[in-house]
Amino acid sequence: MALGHVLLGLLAQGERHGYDLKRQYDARFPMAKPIAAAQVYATLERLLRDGLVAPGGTERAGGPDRTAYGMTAAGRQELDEWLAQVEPPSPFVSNPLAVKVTLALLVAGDERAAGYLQRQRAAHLARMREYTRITTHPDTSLAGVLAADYALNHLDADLRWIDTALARVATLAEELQP
Amino acid sequence: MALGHVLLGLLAQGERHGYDLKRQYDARFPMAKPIAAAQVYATLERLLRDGLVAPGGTERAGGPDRTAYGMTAAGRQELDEWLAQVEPPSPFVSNPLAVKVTLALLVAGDERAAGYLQRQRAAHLARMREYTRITTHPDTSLAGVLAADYALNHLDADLRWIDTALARVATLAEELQP
DNA sequence: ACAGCCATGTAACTTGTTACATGATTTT
DNA sequence: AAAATCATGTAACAAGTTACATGGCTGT
Repeated sequence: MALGHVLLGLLAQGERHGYDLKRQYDARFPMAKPIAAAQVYATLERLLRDGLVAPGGTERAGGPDRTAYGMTAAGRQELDEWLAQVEPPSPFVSNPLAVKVTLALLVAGDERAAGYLQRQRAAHLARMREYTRITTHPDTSLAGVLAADYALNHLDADLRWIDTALARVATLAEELQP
Repeated sequence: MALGHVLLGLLAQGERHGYDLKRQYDARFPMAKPIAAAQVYATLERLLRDGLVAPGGTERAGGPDRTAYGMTAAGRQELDEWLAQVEPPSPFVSNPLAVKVTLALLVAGDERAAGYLQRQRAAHLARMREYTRITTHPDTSLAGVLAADYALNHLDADLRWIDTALARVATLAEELQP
């Protein structure tokens, strides 16, 4: 329940209604994947079902009724535990690039896998140029700079993997077809 | 349909039944997240529903009946398209570390966010030591080395982000509470 | 008055995940 | 004979996503 914890975190500041939470989300996490409004309501309902939030006052300030929600004691505890908890970096490696390269090798052969890697390399470089432009742009917020920086570092990590994989496509192909 | 494409890729070599596909998966993607057998059958059923695979011969070699599945023409086409397609690295930045730090700042304050970052840093370093051990271990397969290498590069990228974030926790806190 | 947006919600659907049922084969 | 494990499958559930319905307010 990833979004659930995020909403709890935003509710820590006080009662909020659905749309307010969505706007807060958009403002706080600048380059994150935007969420659909519907998902906020769906998640709120699950939090309500699990007793982590409770309906507060209904307001009516222009437009439809807005039910505000507040954290319950259980919600507060859940949030505190989640915040304190360090995510042990998973021992499993999720590498979609490697999956595609492996399958390309199995299905087609060296050139196709290498071609895929080269095209992916170009796409990564293009995206990196975009992020670099953002970090250097003067009116990007600190959170925005941190987000772009994070993305840049990870794209660079991908790039390094792509290069070593390219250098060993032939060897990998042998290992896969014994 | 991530697993769907993977199964299609494995089926490119010929008809296979469910358990066979699971074993192939485990063998081909050494450090990837293991999949439950049930998911293979569930995914096969969806592929069948969508006309991407078709039941082939039923075998009975010790144990229950095994229905083998083969790719259809539509399945072949879907696989080819997927393999050719370069994933444009998403313009959205998924950074769970930043989400937690932001919420910790909102809810608690500097020290708690900094504490979280430091503990996460330690967890990352511990995991990196494990992966380093794997890469240097003599009988790790090339695919295994590539997987560990990928993970190491990304953990390192996280680490760099953690360090710059630690250096700016105070500034971030100001930006969040205007 | 009419168009368009604001805000809330419902319903259907997709992928993934867990728990469990079933029966056969192999091992002890 | 009992226990383990192989292989297949069903059912229920979780989280996310899309499409859409509703009704009020705002701007022209």
